[in-house]
Amino acid sequence: MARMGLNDSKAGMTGLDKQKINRIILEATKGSRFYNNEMRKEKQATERVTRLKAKLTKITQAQRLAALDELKRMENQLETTRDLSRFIVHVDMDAFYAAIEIRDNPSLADKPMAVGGTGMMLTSNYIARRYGVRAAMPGFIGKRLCPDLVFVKPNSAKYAQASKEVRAILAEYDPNFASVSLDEAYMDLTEYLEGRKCTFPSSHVEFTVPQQDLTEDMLKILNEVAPPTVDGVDSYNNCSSNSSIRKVSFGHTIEDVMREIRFKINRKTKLTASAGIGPNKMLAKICSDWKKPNGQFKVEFTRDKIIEFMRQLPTRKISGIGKVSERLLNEIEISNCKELYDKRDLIYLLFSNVSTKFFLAVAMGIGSNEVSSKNYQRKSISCERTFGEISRLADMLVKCQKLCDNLANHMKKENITGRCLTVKLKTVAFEVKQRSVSLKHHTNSTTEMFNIASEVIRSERLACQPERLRLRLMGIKMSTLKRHESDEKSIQDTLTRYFNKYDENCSQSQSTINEASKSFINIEQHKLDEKSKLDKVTCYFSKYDENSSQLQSTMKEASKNCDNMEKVTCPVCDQFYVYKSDETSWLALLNSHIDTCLQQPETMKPSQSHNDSVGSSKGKGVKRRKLQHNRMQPTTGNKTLHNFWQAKDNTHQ
DNA sequence: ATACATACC
DNA sequence: TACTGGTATGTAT
Repeated sequence: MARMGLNDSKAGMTGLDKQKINRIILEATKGSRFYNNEMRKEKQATERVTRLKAKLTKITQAQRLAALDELKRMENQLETTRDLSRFIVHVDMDAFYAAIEIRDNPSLADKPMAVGGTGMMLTSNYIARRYGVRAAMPGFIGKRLCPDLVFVKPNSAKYAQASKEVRAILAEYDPNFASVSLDEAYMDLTEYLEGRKCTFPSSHVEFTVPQQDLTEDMLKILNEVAPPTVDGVDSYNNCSSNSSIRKVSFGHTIEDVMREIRFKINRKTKLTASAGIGPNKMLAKICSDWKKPNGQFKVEFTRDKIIEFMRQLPTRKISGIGKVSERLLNEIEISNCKELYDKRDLIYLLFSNVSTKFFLAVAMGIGSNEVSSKNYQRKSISCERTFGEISRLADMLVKCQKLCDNLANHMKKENITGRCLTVKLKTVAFEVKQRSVSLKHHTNSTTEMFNIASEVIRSERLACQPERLRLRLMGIKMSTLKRHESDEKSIQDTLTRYFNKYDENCSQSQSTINEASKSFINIEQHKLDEKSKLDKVTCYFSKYDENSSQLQSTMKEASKNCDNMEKVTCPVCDQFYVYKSDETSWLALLNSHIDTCLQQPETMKPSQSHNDSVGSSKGKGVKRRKLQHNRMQPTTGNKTLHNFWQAKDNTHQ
């Protein structure tokens, strides 16, 4: 229940009718598949709480004392990492997408509006927020909360442009600033401030502001705390039309500099930013939320003041403590950071070491002040899509193909390959399944990824038989990444060229679907019993092995442009289709054939007991079989058809 | 190592 | 007409 409610943890949520909002949200969503899934997850979280409480009752006084003893060591260690010497800033654009749309269409300014659609809203303006309309809320609920809500379609190119303008300003102050997203960044202003103080006042800069630019937003920045140095011709309230220039300048304190940055952002983009200033990223982030929108806040840079600041802070305000952690903490009567510290012995006894250290550091106001992303290397890359329900294999393979295509393109652009492939499937009941496969080699080839991903999909479809696998989302992720320098030539280059050439064919293959079933030739009838048919993992498209000697030979073949025959196996009826290797419509043919095949009466499909679909402890018919790696041997006499699992299994045995 | 959950924007 | 997409990391087995 709690998870359906309004998320009011962020700023600007005071004084609205939370009860009414929650009632409307509940009414809008109750009984839906999404809602039911939320209830399932809620139950899961409750189980976790139950386990936690059970653990809690077993804790003895002696254990708590021992814990405090160990915690003292941890605390001392953490204290040595406290660093108050750096000026870390978190800059956060206010209602970024919404603000951009309002800027470009001022008629929206006085209306509740959201960027997004009935499916999902990306952000909303502050008027809409008064109704409880929030980012990451589906639009149709927003519409119920606020019938006058106006939707604006997202225009990401515009947001990227605005973001670029903001980043250019940030870079003037810290060339190593780190973006979190389009609308958020961390900066380390320590060096900049030193320079500015040394050269002040010679570095003193005067800005001229045209009178028409002195908007409320701008005035708020200029009037914050103490008015800035102003050599204006007239006062803010008293502008005449011919004295149209105002001169402003900023001092050399961190707060002055931040006002200057926000001033520049507003002058350049007409958007407002909020900022938080602290000795580390955690504190800076909390502070940027403090005076939102169009405001800034600095926590005092002393240990005592920081601890005092943290004590009153609700745990949910900390980046990293979300809905579930908040709830778990609430169960042991921790809702703010004072309690978090006071009950640290319980934390120690109930949570993992990693979590304990995190919570303790939070309570002490200690965090990382490392901003530069110079050494950043991504750990995974993925692509996922939601769509209308599909359950036919053919439809799934088409989605899979597109995802792999897309992902491969991204990977090639970044010049990376990956060794672990994960397929993500979300059923129409919003259940998420993830299946990952470690490859023997790194790859970024569409076809190679597609081969593996499609096997996983096939296997998952079989695993839930006799029920149909009904999907609303599919995703492909690659991890265990390797970066390739541009000078790393030879094999990799040849490889990539070959893959690229090959991928083109695959993309083309999606274009036409012809009457494929007829073309399907029953070369030989498989005499497999039902069980082995079930367990079989068919690799129906595999031009090359993952073992390089075969790859080399395949590449030679490809360069000769020979017209080898290739073989596709239908996963439903086990018939083969034989085609020429230069034929591009194999996938379309297969898809179409499978369609036909699946529409046949059940006679061909393996049967499976229905019993374990109910009462399994995990429930939801998850009754998945493990992928059976080595069952399907390559058909003798056809060296191009083989099992991709083999390479992997050999390494494990 | 894999699956699943949580969190962030 | 209707609950995202991308990435990182923690928890559990």
